[in-house]
Amino acid sequence: MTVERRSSGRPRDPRIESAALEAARAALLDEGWTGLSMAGVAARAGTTKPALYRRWPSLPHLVYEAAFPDEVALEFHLDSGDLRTDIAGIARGIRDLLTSPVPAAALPGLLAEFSTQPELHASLLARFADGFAMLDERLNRAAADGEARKDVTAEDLLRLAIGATLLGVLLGPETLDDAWVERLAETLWRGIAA
Amino acid sequence: MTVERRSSGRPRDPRIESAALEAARAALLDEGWTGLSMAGVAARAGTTKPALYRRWPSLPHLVYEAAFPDEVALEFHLDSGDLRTDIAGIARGIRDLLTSPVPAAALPGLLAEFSTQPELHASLLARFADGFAMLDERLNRAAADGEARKDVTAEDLLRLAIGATLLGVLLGPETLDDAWVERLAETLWRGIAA
DNA sequence: CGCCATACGTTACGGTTGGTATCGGAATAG
DNA sequence: CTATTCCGATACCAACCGTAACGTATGGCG
Repeated sequence: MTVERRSSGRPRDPRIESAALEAARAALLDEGWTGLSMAGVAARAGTTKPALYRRWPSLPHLVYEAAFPDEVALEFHLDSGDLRTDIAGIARGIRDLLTSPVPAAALPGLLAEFSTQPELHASLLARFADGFAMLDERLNRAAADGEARKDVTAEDLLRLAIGATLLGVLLGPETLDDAWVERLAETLWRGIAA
Repeated sequence: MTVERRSSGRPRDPRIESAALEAARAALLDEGWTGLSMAGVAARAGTTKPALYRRWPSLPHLVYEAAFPDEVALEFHLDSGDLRTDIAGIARGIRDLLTSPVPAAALPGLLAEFSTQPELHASLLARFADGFAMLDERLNRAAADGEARKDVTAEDLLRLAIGATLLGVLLGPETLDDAWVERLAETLWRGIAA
């Protein structure tokens, strides 16, 4: 997401980047998406708009990187040996990721940007790529063991889990408690079982 | 959504309301959510901003009513006698509603507004209320007949179907073809079966 | 018929934002 | 020492939102 780095010249102050991301997270938490502005984030970070525009092409890009930094990946634990348990783990991981305060605050606005900024959209999808591949492999194993239908794809299953969770985040995250996760996992597991 | 109507004084020109809604739909289609503006819609409708602000409190309210007019309700056909068929009908109805061009263009932006405009959010939910009640009754019947688990709620099932469809709309409506609807229905049906 | 309330179009305003430009000065590579 | 790029500061433009005037039109009600 960061703009390409030139070789010569005065190097960028690395503290500005982290300060801006942290400022964006803080602003997101106590002003919400609508209260965000480039000038506001810059002031919070102790710098100025031009410095931010040198690093991110627009406010949504900055917010995206602040809310979904590279380190935040969706880590599945698909080694319990029990398909039902693994699916519950997936559902819980998605719920935990999407309902944590900063992503939950950023998501509604970011989703609106995705329709006009394909790069952001692609970037977030890539964040799920690892989990996607792991789940795909897990489903193949389950199909081979006769635990799951052969025509169930990781894409379809993930879309169900992510979509249901996303809708919950948009309409009221308080309903996404552990009992909901368990009900979701139960339905998904039964839904894909052979 | 329309502002309360006074009794005396010059009556509102009813043509402005319909012209504005139609203009909003047209603007939505060929400029997208980000290209919308109150002045643009007013110009397209052959009127002016103050006339629009007399009718809707903000642009999102106008767009919401344009994209999801009162007449557009989610009609389920839950009388096929076969639970599997009924669920497929639900999935198809949701897909058809959310992927039609105007709602698909309006949804990303509207979703972002929902987080700060609870009334819009509540209004859209009410649009699903009828279908929700019908499905609830249908699930009770299925549970009584031993076709469905007793602990499956209409809310959970609808959230899965709507969420998966919504995610598809946000990420690329072209994947939501009839085959996808069938796969979704199959998984949901198996997921809730007793 | 006349009054009053409200609508209408037109125009303009204040405030906010996004994003760019310009400037002198500072830091680094070669 | 020079070229290059960054820095903060400030200014700037265009667009937009929402509101406020105006003078005028149009209806209900007494």
